[in-house]
Amino acid sequence: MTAKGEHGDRASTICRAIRRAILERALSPGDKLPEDQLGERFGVSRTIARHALGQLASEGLVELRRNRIAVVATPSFEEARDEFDIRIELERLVVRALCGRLSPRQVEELNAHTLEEERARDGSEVVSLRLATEFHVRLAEMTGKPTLLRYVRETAYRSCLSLSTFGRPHSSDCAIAEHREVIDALVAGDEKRAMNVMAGHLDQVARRALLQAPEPRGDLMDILAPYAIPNAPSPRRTKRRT
Amino acid sequence: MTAKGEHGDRASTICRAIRRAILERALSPGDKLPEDQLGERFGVSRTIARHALGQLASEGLVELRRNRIAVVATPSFEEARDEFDIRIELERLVVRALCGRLSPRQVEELNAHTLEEERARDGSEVVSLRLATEFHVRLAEMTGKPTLLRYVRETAYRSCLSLSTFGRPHSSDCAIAEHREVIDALVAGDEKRAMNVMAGHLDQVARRALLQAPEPRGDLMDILAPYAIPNAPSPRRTKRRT
DNA sequence: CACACATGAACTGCATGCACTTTCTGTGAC
DNA sequence: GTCACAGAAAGTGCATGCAGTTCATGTGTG
Repeated sequence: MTAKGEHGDRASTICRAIRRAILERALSPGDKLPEDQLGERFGVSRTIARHALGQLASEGLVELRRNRIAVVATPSFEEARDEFDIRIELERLVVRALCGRLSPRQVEELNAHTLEEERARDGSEVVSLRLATEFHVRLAEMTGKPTLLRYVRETAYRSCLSLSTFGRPHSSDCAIAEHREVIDALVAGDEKRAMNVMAGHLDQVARRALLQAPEPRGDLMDILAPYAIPNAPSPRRTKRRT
Repeated sequence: MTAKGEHGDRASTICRAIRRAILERALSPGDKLPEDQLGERFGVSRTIARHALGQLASEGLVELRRNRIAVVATPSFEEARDEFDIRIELERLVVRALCGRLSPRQVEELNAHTLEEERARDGSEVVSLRLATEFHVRLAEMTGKPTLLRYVRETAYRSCLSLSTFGRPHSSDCAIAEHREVIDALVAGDEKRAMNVMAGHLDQVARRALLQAPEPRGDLMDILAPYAIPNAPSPRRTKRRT
């Protein structure tokens, strides 16, 4: 069981922190992650920070280029779309594995989760997005299948990253209802329906976010035009550290 | 300025070597991979070897336990079965992406590959297995989708590992025919057929290898019985290093 | 003869240091 | 004022050393 193997591993602590920061959009694509500052912040040496960055890179959340500062990954539109295709198939496997096999305790936990999502609906959008993502990861955990969990987790987190770039505001209303529907189908043991509901849900999420290619982006100069006005606000917040 | 040739990360050189060794069964599940010996063998420090092992661990090919020597992963039977389920869906995505979109050059390359498989049919089984696996990886590469490639590669390699443990002798005859059939369907642009052929092929591979749970393994003593005969050959080759 | 135990070898976990590369900044030429 | 460029500052790539853990071998005891 991979889940509880609390290695006390300090590298994975850093990984978790960064993953969560990405999930909550505290970190955005392109943000720099210098290994020494990272190490300093977490009270470990660069060696550990470096290891963590390597791990995150292998998950596709961070980009490593030789001799350059690591940055949060910037998925392209095509990658985002492909990611969702993969994710849909993976999560169909998840519900197939879980269908009719959830313990009462697990059902209870999932219901509690949707309640929390409900509660967060009017709160910060960031929390909604995190909870929505965690719902999918929790499901994958329940399968007890390590590889499936790993892939679902990775694609889910990366989807989140893509949404940072391409997503319009996340409308959580229907998402919560869809989560409930998934639970219903799972409890009912209706495999076909569960798989369809899940696939439909993810397709909806993708559509809401990635309906079409990012603005054609005709000419760089046109994009910059509005910013040419003297007192306009700065186009992008300045890059932060760590 | 350093020689440009060595841009190729030295860690990934080690990774490739180990992956290939696994593919060719030079390394079997459970084999030890001490980082210092690894480093020595490849002319690098433990730091690099360690990094490589971390990478391989994240791919599921190596198991890392704290304070213990890294070992080649030992997938359980259930994991192997689950792995194939995932792999089937992933490779369905691969053929869907490629269907009717292969360039003549790519078709040429795939045909050449099956020819090579044909040629290797009577040779070492190890080579057949490697070629068969590489066929699937080549297909995934042709999609140009990085995540899909990564997951297909990982599951393919791990399948190979599972086969080391559970597989009966690999009968490559039908596998080659099935590969050809996949190419045919892709060229014909028949998406449904291509996906079905690929899924069927992988299902066959899984069935041939994992038809049922590993021998019930009734009693350890029974298993050892044949080896109790004085002059019998050693039950398992002794563990090597590196 | 079997078995518990102690002792040293082997190995990992991690920090640190040095060499090299990239990035930033300030200075001088035009 | 602008551009080019040199030098400093910041950062990465990697090896190595030390401390702590695990593993293996041999020794003594019942």
